[in-house]
Amino acid sequence: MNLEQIAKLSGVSRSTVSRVINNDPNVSVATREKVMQVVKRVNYTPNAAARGLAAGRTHVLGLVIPMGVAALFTDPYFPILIQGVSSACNAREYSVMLWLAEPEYERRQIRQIMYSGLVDGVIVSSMLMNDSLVQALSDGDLPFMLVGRHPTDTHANYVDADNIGGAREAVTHLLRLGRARVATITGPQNMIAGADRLAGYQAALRDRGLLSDPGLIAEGDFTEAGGYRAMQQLLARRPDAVFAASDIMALGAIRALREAGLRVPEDVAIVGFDDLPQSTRAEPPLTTVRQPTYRLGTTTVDSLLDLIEYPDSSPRRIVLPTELVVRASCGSALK
Amino acid sequence: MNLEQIAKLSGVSRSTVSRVINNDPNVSVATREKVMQVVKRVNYTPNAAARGLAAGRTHVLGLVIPMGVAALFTDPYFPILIQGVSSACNAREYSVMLWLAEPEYERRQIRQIMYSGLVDGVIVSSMLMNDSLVQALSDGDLPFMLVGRHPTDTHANYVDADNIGGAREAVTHLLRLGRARVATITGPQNMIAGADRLAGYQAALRDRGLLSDPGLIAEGDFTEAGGYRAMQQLLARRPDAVFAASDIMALGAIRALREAGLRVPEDVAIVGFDDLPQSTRAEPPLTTVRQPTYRLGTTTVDSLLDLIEYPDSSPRRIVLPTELVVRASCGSALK
DNA sequence: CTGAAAGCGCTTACAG
DNA sequence: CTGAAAGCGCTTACAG
Repeated sequence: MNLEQIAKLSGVSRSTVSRVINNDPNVSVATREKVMQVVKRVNYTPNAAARGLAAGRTHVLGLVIPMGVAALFTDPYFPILIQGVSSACNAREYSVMLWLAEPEYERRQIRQIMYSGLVDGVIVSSMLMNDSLVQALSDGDLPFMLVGRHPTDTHANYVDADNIGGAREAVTHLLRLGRARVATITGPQNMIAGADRLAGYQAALRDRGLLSDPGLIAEGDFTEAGGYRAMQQLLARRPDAVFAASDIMALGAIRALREAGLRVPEDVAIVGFDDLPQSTRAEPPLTTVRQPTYRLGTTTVDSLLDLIEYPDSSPRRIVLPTELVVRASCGSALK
Repeated sequence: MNLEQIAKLSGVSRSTVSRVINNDPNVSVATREKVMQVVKRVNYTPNAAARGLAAGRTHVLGLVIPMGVAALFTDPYFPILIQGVSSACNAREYSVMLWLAEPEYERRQIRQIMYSGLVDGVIVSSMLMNDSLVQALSDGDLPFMLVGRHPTDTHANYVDADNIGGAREAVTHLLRLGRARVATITGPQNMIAGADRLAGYQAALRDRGLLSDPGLIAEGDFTEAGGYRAMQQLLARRPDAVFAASDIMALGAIRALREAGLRVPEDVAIVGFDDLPQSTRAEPPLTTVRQPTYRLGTTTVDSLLDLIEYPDSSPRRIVLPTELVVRASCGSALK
């Protein structure tokens, strides 16, 4: 079933049917209704390829996510982000094309994303400091949005959670509770979120006029095992509190503390980041920083569609606030 | 940059460039090389919309996943399934269009998936017994594959994990260890996997000539809280073992047992299903049934592409084996 | 092995 | 407000 046939059935031209389909105001009410009736009756849907070819717009958005990140399994971040993106696209009548970036197909994927005309714009959730896709997008002219700010590319548009502010608030909370030796287990420092959460930790110390002690900083890798190992390292420095840059690392840290015979939060207070579902049920329940992952997705879609419509408007840098969720692991109840 | 320009630059016709691009054998080696050189040099990629329109194939596969399932966050099943699908598509030079099915947009999504010509075929990971998309696909003629078998639609092609066999093996294991009162916490019975895992439980009892006691069956909902509540119900019946239809429910069950002062596995042995990352670190580490989620994804893609190429070949019903992973929670070590 | 030409199903100035 | 026509960038018989 195509335009031609709808036209015949409604007794008008193809042009007119097209206008009706596309909500062009230049159609009489009578004609519009006549056509719409036929469209409904035969359950007509315009061919996407023909439409894309003729109009130069596909009404499809690309979403690129790094493959092989361990967090893809263990962490609901990506699933929820995808939900936000998908839901916002649904609401705006867009479809989403998903690319899980695999290094071995990188060149082909970049070509496809940028030059095949499959999508009107693309959302990249890269997290890595240097990413050849982001590089290519910066040099090209396909509208794109980053989820997570970019450290070097200054004219890239992005939506990000306030990782610095969230970490800062978490550490400040520990300091206010009277903890004096607050350590941190960081994420990988080649990930922007990892670097930002460390920056927030340092900012909180600075706020109170404290020096940050390199011995109290251990690098993790956003895994449970990494948090466990980092905590073991830190043990010798006798911290009385730890800010872990992710909940999963916080859980690893708690395991290490328990094995060392230390109590949480009495001996060592813990704050994580992410608010995983399991963090509520942890022993003790984890104090953590919640980020608005779903809204990250919807906001990015809205911004991208806006960018597609008004390409030369001002740069979009949106930072969404995080929220400190206080539970037992930080020892708030004790003070 | 389009075909026309490549043709001009290589001194051949559009037809010939098209043949080169599509690996048509009817091109002389010399011509092919000449054209390929230009293609590489200018980094040409054919326009997907034009291609789709002319050829009637888009080289895009659709993937439909139910939105709003709680498991979408807590369980790595979907992320890993998506990875498998995406990876297989990459390998075959297909792209994937992702639809998270939202009830409120259902009709539009179905129309789009089926009649817009966006995709050459579609993979549906429905899990629900009655699904209007599956219904529509059965009535239509877009090639499709189900992940998870369909109970009623007998001519639907699917790839599934052996839920019945896996559950049966788990329960048989408990019985062999000498457990006499083996209870089960089921998944929702309107989900196929939920129903199948219960069927496997019952089959294992039958294998040994045992009657299944309705009092030893409690329905959960694939959440931790559901497992916890179901276990509390079961407590009164004094089971000495529990097969939980998912790990997350098994973890909830363990929590309930602990609160009741019972030891796992000494008093009550537990086996789960899924092999979540956290199950290794559970206390005690969880015996569970592992399903080949990633391979479910790749296998489905391969079957679908095969189905697209040979539409009238025999029905495809593929069941992939599961694997019992024995850890401490079933008490194997005790016997 | 190669090219000229029709056609895929739309959109969009243009003319009226 | 409506229609005839060109054109989007490919593929694919068809002819040679």
